[in-house]
Amino acid sequence: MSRQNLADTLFGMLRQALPPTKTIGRLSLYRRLLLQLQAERVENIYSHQLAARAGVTSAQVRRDLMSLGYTGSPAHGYHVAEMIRSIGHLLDPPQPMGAALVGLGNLGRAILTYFSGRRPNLAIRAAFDIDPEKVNRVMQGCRCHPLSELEDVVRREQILVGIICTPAEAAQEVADALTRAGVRGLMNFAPVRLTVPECIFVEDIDMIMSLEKVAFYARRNTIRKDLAE
Amino acid sequence: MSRQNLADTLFGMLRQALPPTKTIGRLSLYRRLLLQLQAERVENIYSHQLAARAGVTSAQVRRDLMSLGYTGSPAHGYHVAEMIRSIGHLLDPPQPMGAALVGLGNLGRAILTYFSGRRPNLAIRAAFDIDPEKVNRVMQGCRCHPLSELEDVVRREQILVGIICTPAEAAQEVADALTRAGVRGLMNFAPVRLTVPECIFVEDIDMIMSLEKVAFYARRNTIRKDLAE
DNA sequence: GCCTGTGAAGCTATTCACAGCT
DNA sequence: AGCTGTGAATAGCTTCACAGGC
Repeated sequence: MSRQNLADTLFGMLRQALPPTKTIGRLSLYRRLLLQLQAERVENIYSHQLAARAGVTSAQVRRDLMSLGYTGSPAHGYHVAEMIRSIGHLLDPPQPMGAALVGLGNLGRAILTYFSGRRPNLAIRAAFDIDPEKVNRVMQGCRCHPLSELEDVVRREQILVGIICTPAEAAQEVADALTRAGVRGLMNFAPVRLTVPECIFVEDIDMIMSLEKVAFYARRNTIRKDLAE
Repeated sequence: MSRQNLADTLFGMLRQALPPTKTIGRLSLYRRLLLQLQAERVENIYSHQLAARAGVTSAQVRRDLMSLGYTGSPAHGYHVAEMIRSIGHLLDPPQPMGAALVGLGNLGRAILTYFSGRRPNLAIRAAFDIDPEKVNRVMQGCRCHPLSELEDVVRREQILVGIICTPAEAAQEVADALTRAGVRGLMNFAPVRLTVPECIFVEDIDMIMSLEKVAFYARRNTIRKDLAE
């Protein structure tokens, strides 16, 4: 085996250790569905049942579960509680993890309300805005700091995730500051592509793009379907 | 050629006529970038320049452009204004198209502000909420109706796109009503999978899932990158 | 029978690489 | 030289289909 092939193989093995982003997304979805099922006192579930609720195929569900190491039984399918635990084991941060929200317009406030207290070990710990009106107010148990303190606070609180809800013009600058302060992942709601170092994970949520997509396909009233991207 | 092969081929041709959803999304992105460039008085651009701004490869840009029928020249690349026109030709509805927004919480209001007056021929024409406080108020030039009037108004205004910003519990019911009223595409912000007829295009924007993804990869501080899903 | 786990096949999407143009 | 347009190759993701188990 050549040196290059060896390198490729090793790299492949490393990558295989981390499931692809699509799988991670679906696991998060499965867990939500399982939690509902649990509330309905369902104890066991088959792949095709979960698949139907998630809007995917049963093979997809089984494939996704492979990356958890958790296995079900042909007789009873999967045990709901165990599967939830298993997904949590992969997805949830072992120790509490903080996120910072930048931009407290309508969208920022919506996000804050949406997430507050929902995820264990993952909380929005600090918010930032330039508007002096908003600074120092506390919303959903989260204090709003002036933008100028961003780097200090993020560093001090060891925050790893940044959520950018600013207007497009400010987004890149904010991303730079967050990156300097040590953030490793960004959720970007501003309709711009951010330029960040390779090692930072960026999830763009581009609502303008999504709306144009929906409008386009609504017009053509096509057969296509989309599954949570 | 067997009957089955023929059928497959014809179906393939039909599908080829409509670009895949990912391409549609990127075209929307390219256009935004081109509009910025136009504002900067740039007249021509090469695929690799546009690609850099969009965060994709130049081959990707060229491939995407194939579905427009618009072609550039090796000498000067693409003409910005013409390309914008060409993308608009594909994406923009020829006649004005209406959207309906359901749920005027923080998120709904953010969406309303975000989109108002941005896209030509695509406007949010009606909003709905159950809260009597909000009903009959006008925001961003858009009147808020009581939820009970949803089907009537959507039908009367011939609205084709629905934007669901309700809590999870209400989402399916709202989707059903919108579907009955003739909507062909849905943008769904509620963290549930909707069950709708095949012919309705659904774009799920699942922020909980996205946040969990970002948190996951931030923790592993991986090399992965994501491009606008 | 109907389930899971998974190799293999099939698809889709992206990138390579080069002919052709200026 | 450096670009576009595109067939061919590759990579990535999903589904098929079946062995093995209850």
